[in-house]
Amino acid sequence: MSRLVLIDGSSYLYRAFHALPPLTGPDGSPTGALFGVVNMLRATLKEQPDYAAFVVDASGPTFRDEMYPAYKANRPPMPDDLRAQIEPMLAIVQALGIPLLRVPGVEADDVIGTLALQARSKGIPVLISTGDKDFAQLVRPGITLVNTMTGTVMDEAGVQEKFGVRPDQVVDLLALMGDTVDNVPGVDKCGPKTAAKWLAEYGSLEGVMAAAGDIKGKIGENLRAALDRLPLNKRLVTIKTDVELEQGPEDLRPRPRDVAALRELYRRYGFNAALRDLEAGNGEGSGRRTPPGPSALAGETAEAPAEGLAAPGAYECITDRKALEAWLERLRDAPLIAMDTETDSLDPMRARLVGLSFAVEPGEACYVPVGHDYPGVPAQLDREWVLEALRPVLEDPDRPKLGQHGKYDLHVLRRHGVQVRGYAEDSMLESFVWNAGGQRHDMDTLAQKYLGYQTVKYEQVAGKGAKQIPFSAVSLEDAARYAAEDADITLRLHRVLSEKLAGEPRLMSVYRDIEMPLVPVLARMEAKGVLVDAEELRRQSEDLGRRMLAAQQRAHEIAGRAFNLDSPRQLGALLFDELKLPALVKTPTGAPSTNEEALEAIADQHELPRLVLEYRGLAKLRNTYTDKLPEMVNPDTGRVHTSYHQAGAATGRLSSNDPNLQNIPIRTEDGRRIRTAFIAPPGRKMVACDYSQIELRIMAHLSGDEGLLRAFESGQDIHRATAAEVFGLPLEEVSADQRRAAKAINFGLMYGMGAWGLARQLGIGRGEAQDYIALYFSRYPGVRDYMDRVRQQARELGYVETVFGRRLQLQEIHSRNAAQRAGAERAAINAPMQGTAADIIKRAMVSVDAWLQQHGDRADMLLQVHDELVFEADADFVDTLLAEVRRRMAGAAELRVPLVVDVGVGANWDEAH
DNA sequence: GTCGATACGTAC
DNA sequence: GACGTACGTATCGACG
Repeated sequence: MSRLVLIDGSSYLYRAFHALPPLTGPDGSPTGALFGVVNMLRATLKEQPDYAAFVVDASGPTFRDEMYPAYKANRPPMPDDLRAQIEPMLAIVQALGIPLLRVPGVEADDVIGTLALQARSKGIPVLISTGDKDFAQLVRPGITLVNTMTGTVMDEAGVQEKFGVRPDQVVDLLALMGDTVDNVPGVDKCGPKTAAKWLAEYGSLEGVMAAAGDIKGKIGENLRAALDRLPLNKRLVTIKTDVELEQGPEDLRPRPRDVAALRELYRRYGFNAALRDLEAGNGEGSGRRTPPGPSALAGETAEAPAEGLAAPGAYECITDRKALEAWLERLRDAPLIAMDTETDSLDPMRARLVGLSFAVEPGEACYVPVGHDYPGVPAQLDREWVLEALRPVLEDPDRPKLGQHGKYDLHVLRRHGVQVRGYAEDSMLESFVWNAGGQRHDMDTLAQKYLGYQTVKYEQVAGKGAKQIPFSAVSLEDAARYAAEDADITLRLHRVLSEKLAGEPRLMSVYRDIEMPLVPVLARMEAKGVLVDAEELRRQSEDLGRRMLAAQQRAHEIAGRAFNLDSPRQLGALLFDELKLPALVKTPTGAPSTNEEALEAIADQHELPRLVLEYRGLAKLRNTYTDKLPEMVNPDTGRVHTSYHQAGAATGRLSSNDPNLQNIPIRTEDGRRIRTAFIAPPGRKMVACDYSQIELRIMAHLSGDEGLLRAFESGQDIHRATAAEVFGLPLEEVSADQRRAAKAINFGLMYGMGAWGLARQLGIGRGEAQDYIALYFSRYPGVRDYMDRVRQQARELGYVETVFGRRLQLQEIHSRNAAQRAGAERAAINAPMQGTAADIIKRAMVSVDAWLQQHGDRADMLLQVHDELVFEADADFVDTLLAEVRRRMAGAAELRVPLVVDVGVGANWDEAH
């Protein structure tokens, strides 16, 4: 049957450019993108389509620019290295005999759309080869999409599955979502999920617009704000299918290739594999080994296009000793080993090793299964034997290793008896340091962003939800495809990201001198865990439970009926509808809030609000802490092992989860009691060391404000000193209220708070709050100048940075939305202080750990809570520890103010404060 | 049963 | 809308 293949040349050129390492030809000219495209074309031709066209954008404006002058205004200019590859690409396309189309005034998309519909009307099946999701709107019987980079084929069912809408709804979906790359703003906060939901409900864009008044919440407001531009969006994203063309589908027969011209071109650009095939007289792409990935075209198993793009590479599944030894040889010779482990659990403290993968060159990776277990599983190498064989490499500090979130793999291997040394690079942390604004740093996201590559998802091999199977039950074939890709992609990501970091010495230093050395330190803290008195917590749970029940019964009594105290909605209905109490606070969606502030405000008018507050406080402690922590005790170690997320907070802070040990209560009596359950074992003590007012000290340092610096140098209570300065009083005459106000200002400023917030915080009028702030700035003019400088820098550079050079990108600093922009400005104010504090304590941790490592088992670092480090130490070692930790924490940075460290010792965490 | 959004509250 | 950074629990409605 005849068939038309339409190739979206621009899309592949861009993707290949970003996906492949910056290769160069024999003469040094850039060839990376060219290489990818050529391999893709050779694979396509091997399928011998009857009709084909390579479509690229012509230069000059199109009808879309006339419709919307800002169209694609965000696009950075084409990199020179890419521009240089266009002419060679077109020459190769010509030599291969593929018809080339460039039509001025429209985009390549429109040419493809028109040809696709023409062919379909003549009964010619059409395959559109592209990496651009917008083409999903053209899918219908007879028109299919294929992405040779990811090997995915998309028909109508595929569109429905991927986008959740029918192909004819895709333009509506795209109009709602907008397209940041093309500078077409959609509905704010409306992604594919929300857009698909609306379209499912209202059928079309017009239906959604008509129903805009009924859509609740902030997203509804965003929709209403965007109504005006949606029709234009739709016209912009709609691919034209009625362009006047000189050629019809039947004019697009491939010509015979020009062997002499190809030989010359391949030779010039150093495409040796292609040249070999050409000289061997093979059809394009033949003679290569079968890749493990899905096929590029038509669903049958295609051959790998040389070292190319369509398939991820040559992946080997190792099940015999000889093969492993051959790979060991490669690992020993490699300058850097990309590695990854596969296990049966996400919990690194429980996970059992199922397999390991390695890569040393992009596109070449192996998977060593050691724990697959399903009926009919082929023979695998013995786990112990494999680990013994790998041990010399993995434990050698002089053989650098690379991973993606390698802390996890370090844990797994340690628990299987291998102490990894020389863990030198981590692509997750490279990405985090390179761009800590907003996005996630998981491999799938990074592969998409930096390589333009869609990885095989875990769900694709192991399923999800109830149907998920452990990785040990995944077939060796699927596992090898997935796992080897992980190592391969990690290596490719590292090549891209390390290059970027190399051009920014300060960022490189954050990565090299702070983040990477911290990895094994965190791993040790997590592995050690903290001892928790589960019995004590159970007793507290019982006590809390009794008091909750009493509060609940009393609340139901007063209400005159039973209701769910845990349901804000039911509570709101009772308080504000039935009892007619005033609703003084609104939630972000506009509903009356029942939060603490709202209830406090009406607590003098009715008994119920106070009881609800009582109940809430008790329920929080029990549900979140006293009930849960005992469940988190690891049966093997008898301790609780949190995980620290090193790329979690955009400012550079760590975060803690499973369980979160960075938000254990301290402010209330009942809450603090939970800390008594964090204990030291017999013969040991808990030791807590925290930085005193570190962020305010950093504000003094960064602003250089004389008054603030003096206040810290005096060594006085900083809030009292601030109050004395602001109110023009001697220290001893500062009243409690004045100190409270000064404290609120000190903290509020660091968070970018305005008069409105301060007034609310202090329960005073807005005018009075504004006066306080003005007074503060008049006494500390350096602080105001600093804040102005930071906002300025954020606007000019799009990022702010810490003392050590860590950057936070602030995408929304130029948002058209005033609230978003204001939010970004507040983040800009806060990030240098919060981030510098994070840098400092991270440096301190590395330093303290290095010292602890020299002292065997006398003490262990257990926890980090942003400005505090918690240790467990032999009782007779406590004094030594205190002196050294103080010294190293205080010495972790040289600022214009001293860093002061407060310490405490006790039998439990509460006493250590 | 699972998932995502919303509300709330804990820490620094 | 109004104070920065996190994580966890409960409810509730949608979905299969």
